[in-house]
Amino acid sequence: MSERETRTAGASAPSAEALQKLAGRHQAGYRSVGTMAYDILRDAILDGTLAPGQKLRQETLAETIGVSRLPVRSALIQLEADGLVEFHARRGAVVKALSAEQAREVYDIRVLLEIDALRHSMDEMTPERIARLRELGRTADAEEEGADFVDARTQFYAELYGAAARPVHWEMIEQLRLKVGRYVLGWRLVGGGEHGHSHEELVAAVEAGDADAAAEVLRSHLTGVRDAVLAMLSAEGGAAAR
Amino acid sequence: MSERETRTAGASAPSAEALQKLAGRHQAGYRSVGTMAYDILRDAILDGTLAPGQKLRQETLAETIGVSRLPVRSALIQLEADGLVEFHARRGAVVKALSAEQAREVYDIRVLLEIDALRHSMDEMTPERIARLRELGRTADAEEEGADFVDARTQFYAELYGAAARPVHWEMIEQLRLKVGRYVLGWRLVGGGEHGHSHEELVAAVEAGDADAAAEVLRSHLTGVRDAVLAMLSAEGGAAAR
DNA sequence: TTCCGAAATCTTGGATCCAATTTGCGTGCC
DNA sequence: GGCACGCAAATTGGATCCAAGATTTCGGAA
Repeated sequence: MSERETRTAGASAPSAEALQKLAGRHQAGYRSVGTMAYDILRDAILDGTLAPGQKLRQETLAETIGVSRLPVRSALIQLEADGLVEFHARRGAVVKALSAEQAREVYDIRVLLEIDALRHSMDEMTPERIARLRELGRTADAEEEGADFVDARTQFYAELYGAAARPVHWEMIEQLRLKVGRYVLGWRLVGGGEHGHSHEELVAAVEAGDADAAAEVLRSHLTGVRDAVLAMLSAEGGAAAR
Repeated sequence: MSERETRTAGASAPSAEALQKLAGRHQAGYRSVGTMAYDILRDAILDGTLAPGQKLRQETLAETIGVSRLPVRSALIQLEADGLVEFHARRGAVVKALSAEQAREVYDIRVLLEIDALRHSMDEMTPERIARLRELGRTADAEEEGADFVDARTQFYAELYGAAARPVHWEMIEQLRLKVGRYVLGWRLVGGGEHGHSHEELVAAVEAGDADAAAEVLRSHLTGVRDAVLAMLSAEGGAAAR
């Protein structure tokens, strides 16, 4: 039952098992099946289960995660808006790849936006928020696996940038982080994590009220990650950048 | 046929005629009905046909623009991703309003992003692009009505910022412009257009190669529009900002 | 043997149909 | 007379069904 399927299922079969495992983690009580499908597919793209260039057949995805094609279509539309998948007219959807140039753009803009967000946020900093930041940074460093790793760090930066006070600004930052999330994950698996201490370093600068120092820590962290991502994308060659 | 309908159709009837007119302009050959519905509804929100706070009943919209409910749902999902509408679980969708604080955020970020885009673009400026900019600026100034007015200006800025060379950067800028597009339109209708000359002023600075001057023109233009939008939002009070 | 064309199959996109949930109204009780 | 509970109607969300288009394969001809 598995020797002939290789040809039939083409590029979509290899991820079936892993995708089902992801679907299992999301089986909890969702209000709508569409949002569940969105979360499953988004996580699948972020952790590499659905690789860039992968062709996304609606029916295959639908029966893999156990729903109809309709919520899958809803999810794909949302993912297209996020820039994670790409629709080719009547020819279906594929997981969008980020070129090296686009990744560089993302990090250039992130430096701009995140430093600005940090400065705004530091104007409204409180001891309570500092304490909360330390706590979130610790749990973020503790998390190791795919999607949870991203979630924990997201919470840290949401607090750091004052997401609640500047929702639009934070929304933009999140979109950019989403675009490069999978490459950071891939890089982390390959290159190891010597960046773990930047959380504490950042919090220390914020606590000291030194905006320039905090901005510099942030900038060097982002450019460091950027260079690592770019190196990985160059190493993989045109395959992922197609 | 119009005296009793006011109560029956509630908040959605007043826009029916105008919406149908918009639908007529988009009746051209679309590949998918979903994208057509998206364009129609997006334009309707941008030009105020669908006002902020407006409740969007899927069936009403569907029969007004002459399609089924399914492509309307697709369009609404996309519009939610754009931040133009808001889904309330099982209770339907409404046109999202922008608070004054959020509008301020949008313009703050736009200053950051657009000045940076302009500087990058000026590094790759050519006489051909200058000429094209002049042409686009002229046609943009000529356009007066709703959606076309936005389109023409979008083309101008796409060329100014080198959208082709920096697609991610441009995508971010477009998202932000989309969020405030309707308020600019509203402000323009109210306040008149003393901002028309900024196109030529901008092109002149770009042609001279003076990045700082061009950035300053852009910044003052954006902050000027921002203040006008904020004034309008404050004047309307909590109605639009709810 | 290779290239072009046509037909068949597969896949996306749309419409109608059905179920589930929410909201509004009416009635009954306190 | 007011509030609460329950029922009914309407609207959203999901599934199955149908049509349109694209791709691939097979066959024929050069």
